[in-house]
Amino acid sequence: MNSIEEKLKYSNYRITGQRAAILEVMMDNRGKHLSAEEVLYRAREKMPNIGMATVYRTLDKLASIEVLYKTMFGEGRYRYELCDEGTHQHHHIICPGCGRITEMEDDLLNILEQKIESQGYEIIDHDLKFYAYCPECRSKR
Amino acid sequence: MNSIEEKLKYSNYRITGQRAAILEVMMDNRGKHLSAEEVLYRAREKMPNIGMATVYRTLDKLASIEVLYKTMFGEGRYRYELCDEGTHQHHHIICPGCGRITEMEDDLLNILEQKIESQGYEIIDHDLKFYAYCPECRSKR
DNA sequence: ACTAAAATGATAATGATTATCAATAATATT
DNA sequence: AATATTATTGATAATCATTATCATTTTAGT
Ligand SMILES: [Mn+2]
Ligand SMILES: [Mn+2]
Ligand SMILES: [Zn+2]
Ligand SMILES: [Zn+2]
Repeated sequence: MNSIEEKLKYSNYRITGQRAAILEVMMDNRGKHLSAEEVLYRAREKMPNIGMATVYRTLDKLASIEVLYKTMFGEGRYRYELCDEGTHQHHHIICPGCGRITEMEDDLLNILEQKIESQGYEIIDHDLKFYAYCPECRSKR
Repeated sequence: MNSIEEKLKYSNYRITGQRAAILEVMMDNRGKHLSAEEVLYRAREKMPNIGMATVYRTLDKLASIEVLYKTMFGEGRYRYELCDEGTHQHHHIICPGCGRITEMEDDLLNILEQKIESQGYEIIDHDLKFYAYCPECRSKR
C-alpha cells in the first residue's frame, strides 16, 4: 500500500470531481505546504463552485489515509502537503524570521522508533520540527 | 541564564501576584501538560479573580523567555509545561487511542542540529513528537 | 429507472485565542 | 509622601480557523 492510487483504492471512498480537483491541487504543489484556504482558492480554478467544507473534509480524509501530511507550523492553522512515498516523512526547519520552511531528509529517527517500539508502542507517525533562523535572516541581525 | 529565577530576572518584567500564581501552578504541575483553561482553573484557587486574558498573556510571556514550553498535541489548543533546565527539551509520545502523553529523553537530535547549524542556521528550538498506540491501547484491539 | 448511501455546499455554530479599553497597581520622579 | 509615568489587569467583544447541520444533489448497486 504505497502509491497514492493504491491508498485511494483501498480506502474505498469515491473519487468525485471535487476530490480529484483537490488532489490535483496537492500534486501540482508538491513540496509546498498549503493551508485549507489556499487549497480552496486553487481548487476553485478547476471547479468554481466547490465549497470550503468540502475542502476541509477532503483534506482530512486524504490525511487519514496518508496521502497527505497535515501539520501546523506554529501559526494557528493546519497546512497540508503530499506525503513522501515509501520513505519516512521528512522533517521541517521553520525560520522564525521570515517563516520560510525548509525540508530535511534523515533516518536517525529510526533508532528512536526502534527504542519506542521495543517498549510496546506501535508507531503511527512522527513529527519533527526545528525552529531556526535561516542564513539570510541571521545576516540581517 | 538557566534557572527560572535568572530567566525572570533578565526578562525584567514585573512579578505580580497573578504571574506568581500562574508560575506556581506550573511548578506544582511539573511533568504535566496544561491547557490555558486548566491553568486558569488552578490559578483561581490561589487568586479567585484572575482573568483568562491574564493567563494567556502570562503563559505566552513565560514561554517567550523559555520558562515554559508551549506546544500542541494535535487537539487544536496549546498546552504548556515547565521547560527542562539545562538539558535539551524532551520529546513526546502521544497515543491516538487514549491521548496519554509519555516523555522521552534523548540526545540523537544533537547530531541533526549540528548538521543544520553547519548549513548556516541558528537553532532556537525543536519539537519532536511520535504518535504511537500505547501498550494498553494496543492490547484492546 | 429505483433505491439506498454518500457527498456536497450554504450557512450557522463552536471554541480557542487576541484585541480593546477603562480601571488599577507598580515604579520612578519630584 | 505626593505625583506623574508606565505597566498590568480583567471584562468584554472581536477574530478566525475549523466543525456541525441539513436540505439538496450525486453516485453506485440493483
Ligand atoms: Mn514538507
Ligand atoms: Mn513534556
Ligand atoms: Zn528566515
Ligand atoms: Zn493509549
